[in-house]
Amino acid sequence: MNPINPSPKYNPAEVEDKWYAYWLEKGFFHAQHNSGKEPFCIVIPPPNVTGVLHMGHMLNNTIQDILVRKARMQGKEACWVPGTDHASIATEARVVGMLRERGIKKSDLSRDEFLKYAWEWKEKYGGIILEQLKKLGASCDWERTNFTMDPDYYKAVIRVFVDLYKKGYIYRGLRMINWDCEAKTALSNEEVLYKEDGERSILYSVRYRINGSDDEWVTIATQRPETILGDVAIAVNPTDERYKKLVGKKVLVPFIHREIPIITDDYVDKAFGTGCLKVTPAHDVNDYEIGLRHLLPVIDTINDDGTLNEKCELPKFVGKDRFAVRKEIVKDLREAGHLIKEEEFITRIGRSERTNSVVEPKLSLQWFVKMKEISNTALKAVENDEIKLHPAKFKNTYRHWMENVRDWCISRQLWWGHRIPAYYFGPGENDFVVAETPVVALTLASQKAGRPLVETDLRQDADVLDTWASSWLWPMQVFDGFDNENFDSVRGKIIRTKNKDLNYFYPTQVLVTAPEILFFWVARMIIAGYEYMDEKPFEDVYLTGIVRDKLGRKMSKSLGNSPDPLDLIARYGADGVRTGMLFSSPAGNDLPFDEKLCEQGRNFANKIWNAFRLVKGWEVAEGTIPVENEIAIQWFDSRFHQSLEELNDHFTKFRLSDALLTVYKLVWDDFCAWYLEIIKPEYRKPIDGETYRKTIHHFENILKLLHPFMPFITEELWHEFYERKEKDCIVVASWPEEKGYDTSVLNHAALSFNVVSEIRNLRNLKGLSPKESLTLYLKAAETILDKSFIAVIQKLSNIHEVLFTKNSIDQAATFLVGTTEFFVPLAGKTDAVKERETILKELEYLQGFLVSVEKKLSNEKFVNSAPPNVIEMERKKKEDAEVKIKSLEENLKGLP
RNA sequence: GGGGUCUUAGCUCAGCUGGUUUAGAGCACUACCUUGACAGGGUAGGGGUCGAGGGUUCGAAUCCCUCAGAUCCCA
Repeated sequence: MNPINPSPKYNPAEVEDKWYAYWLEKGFFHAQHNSGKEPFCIVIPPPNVTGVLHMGHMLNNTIQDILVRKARMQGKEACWVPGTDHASIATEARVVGMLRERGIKKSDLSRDEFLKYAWEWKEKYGGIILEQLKKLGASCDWERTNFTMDPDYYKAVIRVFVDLYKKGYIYRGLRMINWDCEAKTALSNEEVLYKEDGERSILYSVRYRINGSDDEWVTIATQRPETILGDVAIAVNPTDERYKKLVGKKVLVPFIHREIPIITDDYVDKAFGTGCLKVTPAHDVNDYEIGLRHLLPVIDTINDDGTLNEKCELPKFVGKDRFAVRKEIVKDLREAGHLIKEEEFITRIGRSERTNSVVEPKLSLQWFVKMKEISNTALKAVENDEIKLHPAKFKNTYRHWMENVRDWCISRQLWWGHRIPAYYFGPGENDFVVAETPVVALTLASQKAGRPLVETDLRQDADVLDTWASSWLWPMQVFDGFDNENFDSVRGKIIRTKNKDLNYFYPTQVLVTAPEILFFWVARMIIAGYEYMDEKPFEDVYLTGIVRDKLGRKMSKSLGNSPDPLDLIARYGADGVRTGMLFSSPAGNDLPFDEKLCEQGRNFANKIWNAFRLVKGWEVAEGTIPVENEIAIQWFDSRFHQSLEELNDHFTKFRLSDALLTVYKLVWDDFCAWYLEIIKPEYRKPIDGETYRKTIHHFENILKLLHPFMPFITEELWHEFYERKEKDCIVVASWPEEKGYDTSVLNHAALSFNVVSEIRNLRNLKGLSPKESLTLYLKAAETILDKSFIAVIQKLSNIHEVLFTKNSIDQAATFLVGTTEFFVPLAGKTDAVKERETILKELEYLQGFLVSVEKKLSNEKFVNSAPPNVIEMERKKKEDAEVKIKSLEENLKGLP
């Protein structure tokens, strides 16, 4: 062996950082609008600015990197735009937590003071995640890094709010929201958590006296007796015979004797509780809707902090917490004879993700985006495949959501985020203006108020915008789409031709993201894209699965079941982890993560490494090329192009696991197990120059196909074969062109390899050493295989002589490949009993098979109605089976 | 409660508009081999009545219905 041959184990740690730095230094990841090439752009789903890399990011970003690297090699101007999201709720919660640890309460700080802390926090931890992505090999254009609260981005978000307001899409309205009484903030639905098995609660049956009667009662069931002071009606199902005669009568709310009607509503479930529902519009979503239907008043008895207010009409409860009041009022109800029954039951209780306090449904003035009209085009775009979802099954989900889209509540009671540009100048409901700057607001407000106002007369809305109300602009604003020069504020459109980057890169090609944010983010980006660019933001959406642990749980920090990605990279190499994740992640399916996959990835890298060591270790001597090498080179060329075609096809269909598997098999099976074994010179013998050069050429081609998946090892090996020029790197090498392949060579090779397998199998069965040379007979015409393939068979299965025969050979082991019979004479080594067993077993299978085929063919209906090619195929099957059976039977006769 | 998706070998999945063998792959498993690129290797093998039950059809893993289970989204 050549003395320069390095370690039999590939060491990723030694090469990864080196190459990443080199790629950056040469600027390979930077893309420009004037390259003259076809653009290929992906915008990253921006991770939370203060987040750290988890397994979901690993999968998601590996996929993006694979797509970007392949496009770059295909000669496209590949641009992967990175960045981070300010993630208002998550980040604010972390800052609040950090301050709490330092003994500082948010409520003691002014808005500006709090934001100062928040920015400090962001500066300290922001962007860690982007550094981690570099370890993975992510080939992002770092010069284009964006943050959703960068000054320009901030402006864009505000500009869009103002624009949508002007267009009439934004309005202010009452809405039942999820309220966190502890954090005193509204929560989005996804921030409300429910315990999996529900929680224990008590269902109280409370009776209300019918007005005007002495002892006539209606009994309702409730879990929240403290809200009865806000009751405005009792509802029953209209089909409920039990209560028909009571409808229209009035009852009295206990203690406060408010007179409320008994009404009917379909919502009421006859079977639940008593079948009578108390209606409290201020404190329950469904009750609120019933209230709307029946024009009932709303009596809000609970304050922002969860205490009761004076509207409950009972001074003893005012200022007391809702749960304390529940206890007291239950006691009072019991004593007053109103409480009929208490029973435990399991129910779903919503709790705040942040504070774990029970979520209070609360009516509140919020800002909304009207969604129906603005989302029409976005619905159609996916319907008619203008934007393709992968896998397509998500089209149904998307359609259903878009057809039933609800208005989007975009205000959040937080400080970290884009502050809503609404300015109030008076006490009236409409005493406000919406403007991009306080200066403009002042002018507008003065006009609206009809009197000159000064700056101090204006009060800006305290709330910030939902995070998605900034990230939905991502594909446009990462290219500064909303800058002054590009944005036509009269029409409310981006003038794309004024912005070269945007004009060139938009629409982007692929978006890679998780299905759970299909609506929150993907759909809204589509909506915004059509609204401002009159064009989709991306061509294809690849939806990844959720990375789960072995127990099927989502990997999360709180569960502590997620391995540390950087630790995995340290142990298996970035290439190993990348391929490991991809081995088992078909689009749209969850990925049950197992470290064994990374191990498999690492083993693959090692296999490639050792193939390199083998080739690199050969001494080269010019001389004639052996026939088997010649055919092997030819065969591998065909096999390579066949795989390339398959690989490209998988890529266009976004079947990346399959794509990886195609390359994996090409490398492991075809290149290492067959090709290298055929051309491998005898121990310590040199290889001929022609074979050596062609082999390196094949190797280089293989490395190219591997590069998107395994960027580091391929770059390392790329430079091991030759001294290369400064910018001759595989990261920018050209992706191989498809060309035809010789199917006849492929077929002959397949036949030869089958024969080799059969002989190896034979050796296994007979306990013959691979070193023992054998003779092979073919009962076939000599034209069946040409000499070079016979040489291949001889070399790979240690056959010293191949002979053609017209008759069966006695005292020989036999096998079939296709319909051709092969014999290996084994005088004295055959075991007639075993032989018979083997043949009988195969005969049994073939006869069973034949019966099933014959059954089909003898079915008149089948012969009459099946298409001719199908019938022809069945006939062929039958013939083949018969030929095989015949020859097996003959062999059986030949046995002693 | 409404809607979606899924159920194929021990595990993870292919199987596209029904018909190329009596269902494939990777991993795992079993046996054997191995001083000569790689034991993180090689060769071979075992393993599934395609969730259950109906139906359509000459023919169903594939289309339709019912049921069961898993999972996600919306309320």
